[in-house]
Amino acid sequence: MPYDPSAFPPFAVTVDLVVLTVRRHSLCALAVRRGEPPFQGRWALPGGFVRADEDLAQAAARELAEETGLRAHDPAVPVQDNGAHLEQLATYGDPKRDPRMRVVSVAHLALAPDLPAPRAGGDASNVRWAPVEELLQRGGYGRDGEPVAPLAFDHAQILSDGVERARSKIEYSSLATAFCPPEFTVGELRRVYEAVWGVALDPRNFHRKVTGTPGFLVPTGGTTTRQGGRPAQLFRAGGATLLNPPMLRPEV
Amino acid sequence: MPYDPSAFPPFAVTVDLVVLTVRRHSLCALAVRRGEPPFQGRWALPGGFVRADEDLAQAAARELAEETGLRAHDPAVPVQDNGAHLEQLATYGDPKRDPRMRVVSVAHLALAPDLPAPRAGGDASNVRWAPVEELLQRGGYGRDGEPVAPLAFDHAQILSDGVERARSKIEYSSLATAFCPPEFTVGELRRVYEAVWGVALDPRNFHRKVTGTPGFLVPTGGTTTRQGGRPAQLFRAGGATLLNPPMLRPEV
DNA sequence: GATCATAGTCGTCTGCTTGACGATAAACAC
DNA sequence: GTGTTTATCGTCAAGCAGACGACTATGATC
Repeated sequence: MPYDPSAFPPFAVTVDLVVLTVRRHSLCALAVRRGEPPFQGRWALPGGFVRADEDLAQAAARELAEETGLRAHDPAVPVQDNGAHLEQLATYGDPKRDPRMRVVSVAHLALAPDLPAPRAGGDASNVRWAPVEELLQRGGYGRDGEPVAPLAFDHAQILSDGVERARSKIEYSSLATAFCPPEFTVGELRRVYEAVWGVALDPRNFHRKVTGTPGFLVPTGGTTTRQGGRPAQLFRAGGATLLNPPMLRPEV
Repeated sequence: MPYDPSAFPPFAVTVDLVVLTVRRHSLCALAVRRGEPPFQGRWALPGGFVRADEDLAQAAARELAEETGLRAHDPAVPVQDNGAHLEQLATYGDPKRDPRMRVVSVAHLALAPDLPAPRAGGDASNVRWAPVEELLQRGGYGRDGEPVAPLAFDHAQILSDGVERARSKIEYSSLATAFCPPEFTVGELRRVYEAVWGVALDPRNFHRKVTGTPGFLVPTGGTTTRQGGRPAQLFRAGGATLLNPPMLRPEV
């Protein structure tokens, strides 16, 4: 049965990615510089068109691999290898969000451990990790006094939503381990929470909480001193994906 | 600057609605019977194409009004009149989810107080409130022994995701009041939680929790005996939208 | 009108979790 | 060795939740 394409308005569908990582104690997002209009020269979130035969999650995983070389996780598999966590975030479809045409963007959120450096489509100066608060202070000035143009399109909103999702989700899930290498210490995991939430946590209470939650962390037997100080036990993420009771985010 | 439409594959974009309410102590969803292929005669979620000049939230609100007569809430306004809560749920874009063509559906979740009866496009026999567990037991048998066909398309998945969202969101937000009339008693609110979660809650502990959370409920001064028994105080939803600490869902 | 059933509301007690913080341990730098 | 850093264990008080007793105010029933 043929279907009349004129019966519905045609849309372009894209995926945009909020790729977050923790670098040098601050929450950073992947940004790419746009090479063509609209918003030429402005920073934007990575993304691209969904292909005709492709699922949304596949399209997001493909874009993620193209931009970072990261494999996306099968959501059914616990987070423990170098693949990134990838989940759908929300969909943005304001008729005017792209001046060229009607574009609906299905934003995805990816969490990755600290990566050497983005190896974009080749040109390294057009891809970077930037602290999210820098990307979100639209039209302000960077730490070097250089004016910072707001992100292209509605990407500041998308980034903001992605950051908020990450902040709330590490409260009640083991998702913070997606920011860590396969083996990590309790202190490293605590610094992830501190960077994502932008607060300081008590090391002793944090240690009690994460080691006391069954299935959250499993010791690997090894230790490391890569953070300095007394050697710390190494852990892997355990099978538990839900944290009950949740980790409490301190009041501001 | 003109854009070459052949550079990207065209998609149809729809909104589908998971409209939930609580009727006779059970969680029910709005279902419509499909009048044309594909899946002709099968039950489905209400929905339709997004128009060319319409935002996604506008499209969802329009569909909701067409199916139920409910006005959607401005999300900035606290839930207290007869408007329904409406929020984006997730987007479904499997290439084969609609056999006719490539359709991406942006599902929305609506929560409404118990309504008289759906006044669909006119034909009442093709719209109904059905208990969600009945809609979700795909290919099983209804309570009357009549075989129940699974929902059309991937709507069982969408409904399941919507129900799960509602179940988790009433834990930490005041969203359960969206299922209640403007004025309601503590017992009525408790029965909402019990229906949505499918558990029994202790009336005394529930009463202590909701009346002890500042800003959650505000007494109107009136009382009612519409549930029988001793007269109960009437409340309206207070300004607080977040419940901290959350309402704890009992272990199974 | 007494009794019963129903639902609402207030308290009490116990155990668990948290936040604050003292104390000790094991590495490295000098 | 001394100081610094980070990790880890312990203690204590406050807060909150689950279990549950007790009392109240209606309508229904005899």
